[in-house]
Amino acid sequence: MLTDRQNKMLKLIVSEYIKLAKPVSSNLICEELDCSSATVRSEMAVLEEIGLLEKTHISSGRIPSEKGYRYYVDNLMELKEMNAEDMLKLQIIFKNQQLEISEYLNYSLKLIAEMTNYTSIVLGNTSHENKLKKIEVISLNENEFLLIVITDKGHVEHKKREILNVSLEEVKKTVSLINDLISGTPIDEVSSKLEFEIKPIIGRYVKEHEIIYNTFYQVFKDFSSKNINIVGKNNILKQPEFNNLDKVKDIFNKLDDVDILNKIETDDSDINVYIGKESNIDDDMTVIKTKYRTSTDEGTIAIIGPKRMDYDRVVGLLDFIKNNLEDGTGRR
Amino acid sequence: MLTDRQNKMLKLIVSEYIKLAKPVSSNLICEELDCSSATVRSEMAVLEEIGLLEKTHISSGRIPSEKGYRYYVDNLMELKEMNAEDMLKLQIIFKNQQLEISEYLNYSLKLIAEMTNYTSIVLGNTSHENKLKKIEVISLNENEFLLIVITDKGHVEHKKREILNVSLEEVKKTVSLINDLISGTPIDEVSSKLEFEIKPIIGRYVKEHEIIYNTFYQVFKDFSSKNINIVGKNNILKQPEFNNLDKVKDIFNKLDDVDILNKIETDDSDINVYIGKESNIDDDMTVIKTKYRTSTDEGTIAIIGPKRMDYDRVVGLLDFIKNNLEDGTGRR
DNA sequence: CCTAGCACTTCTTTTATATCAGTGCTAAAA
DNA sequence: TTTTAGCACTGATATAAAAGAAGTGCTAGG
Repeated sequence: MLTDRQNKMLKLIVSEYIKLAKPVSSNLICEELDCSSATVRSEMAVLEEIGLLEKTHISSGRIPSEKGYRYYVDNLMELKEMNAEDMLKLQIIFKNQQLEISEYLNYSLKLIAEMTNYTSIVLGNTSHENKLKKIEVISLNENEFLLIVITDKGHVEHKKREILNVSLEEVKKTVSLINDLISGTPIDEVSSKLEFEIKPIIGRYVKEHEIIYNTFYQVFKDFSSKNINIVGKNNILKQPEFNNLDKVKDIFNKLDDVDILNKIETDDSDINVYIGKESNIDDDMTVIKTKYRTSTDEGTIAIIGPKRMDYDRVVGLLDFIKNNLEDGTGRR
Repeated sequence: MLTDRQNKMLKLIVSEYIKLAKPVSSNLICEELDCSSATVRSEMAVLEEIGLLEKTHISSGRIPSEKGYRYYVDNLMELKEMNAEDMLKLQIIFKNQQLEISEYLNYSLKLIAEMTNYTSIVLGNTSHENKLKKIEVISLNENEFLLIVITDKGHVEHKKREILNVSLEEVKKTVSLINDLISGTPIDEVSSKLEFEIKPIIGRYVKEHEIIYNTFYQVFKDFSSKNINIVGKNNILKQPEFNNLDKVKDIFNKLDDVDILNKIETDDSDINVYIGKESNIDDDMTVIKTKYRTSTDEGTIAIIGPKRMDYDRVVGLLDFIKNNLEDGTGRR
């Protein structure tokens, strides 16, 4: 248990370090704490002993340790009112009543990336969580068809396919067979159901069944397994802790790695803060994320920035978006 | 007019520099040229005089100047047979008969980025080049509709919209009005035609015309004006000439700037090489690009890399893709 | 016209030196 | 017991000097 002064001090050090990105010296904060720098130093030594502060070298000022950030986030951070400017800008997006959820998400997270200079990520549904609701087909011209796949969670994807020597009638027949027989199947199992349940049947009913089967097989095989959208990657280059090319290289590669990003997905619908090592991306980065859930859709949104991140602000922003999405305030 | 030996020498210097990324010394190439390093040095001095070579400092080896690269590309480069491995990998993509053009493009340019460690770009159509062919509407549930916009060049886009208190019938009526009256209109003019030609009419025929009009207006207002796809941006970090954070920052920002990328678009259907300053991106970068044109689609594909780029190989790769797309070899 | 040889230049790396910011500790003051 | 002033000490940073490496230009002779 920390004393009042220790709490106040840790809070000061975290916020100063967030602001200036330089180790915080005893001199810098002794005024605020109303005591001499020597007193601050001995108190700092105590906090370092506990493991909440660190030094970059023996005679440097202090920076928060991972545990220190954790303590700050869990105990010291106060969720102040979102700043008016941030609020205003975001509201412009949510005031628009005509967008679909993915658009609200993408616009607002893009805006956040710009405002904060961090990086934001929207993770859509995984294909095994989406079930086939129905397929539609639209004829574009003699040989080209537009196949539209709609899932139960409202995810829609379209693919144009060329099918030679096959009439629209036959394609439509196949489509309605699929809709009747395998709607409700998780997307990533559709391919195999096509093979074992549909193929034998259309073999009897449809003339050019081989061609049609192949086309549909392909469409579902390629169904984008995950909808990942990253905005503001370049902002990483703005942070002083990443002025090192090797580090940047590593982080950029991780942000391109779908598998690593998928791990970001969270079960929890609270706003979660993963600091440093916990982030699984880089020891100097923090990931703040939350799950949103609407009647038709769910997914994860995340903000990635340096460990030295403006925690209060980001948590506030994510919270705002999550709430606006979920109760549709301003949308209806 | 250069002598044979000068040509041979310039070619050697360019290819050595491309390989090693270090200024080429007289010693390194005197064996190949079958003369002493002193002879090479005096010949180098001549080529420098002409402006084809440069030094990085007074006692350094030589590197090609921009003019030197230009001369190399225009006169010395020989389009050797594409290497077997590259060819094989690309053919796997084009052998697949089921894809649509954008998929062939994206897959093959992604592959090229991986193989070469450069960055590739696909520029789709601009909205003023696309004309509205037709709209389709699919009902998802009571209040949600899927609006599908199809252009004459085969570009397709879908948007989900929520429209309250309006029946599918009314939406369909509006859709068929739009299809009858303004198909053929360039996409970026549709919004205004909607306002002046459609709005007055549906005002009479359709009950909730205000809501429907707003929805369609929004859909076309947001119609993605340009389809830009960049792959392999991180490869820039691998090139030794870009081991400088400020430079990387600048380049990454430019690659995010839609306006600058749009300038990459070319009129010419040949393969064009833009070296250094000509690239408009960075003095140390080269852009190699070409336009492809099929019966239904056209656009520009480009590879971006260091000035010290493997010109022969990239030109070969782009040529292969362009040809495969255009005559549909392997696709039918 | 070509080439061996050598002085010369610049870059790179290493070593040394000075300055600065900020700590830890001690002993005295509160 | 807690706080504070004072000071020696440490590591980071910047600048300078010195040594070594790479490669050129030039000259004189083949």
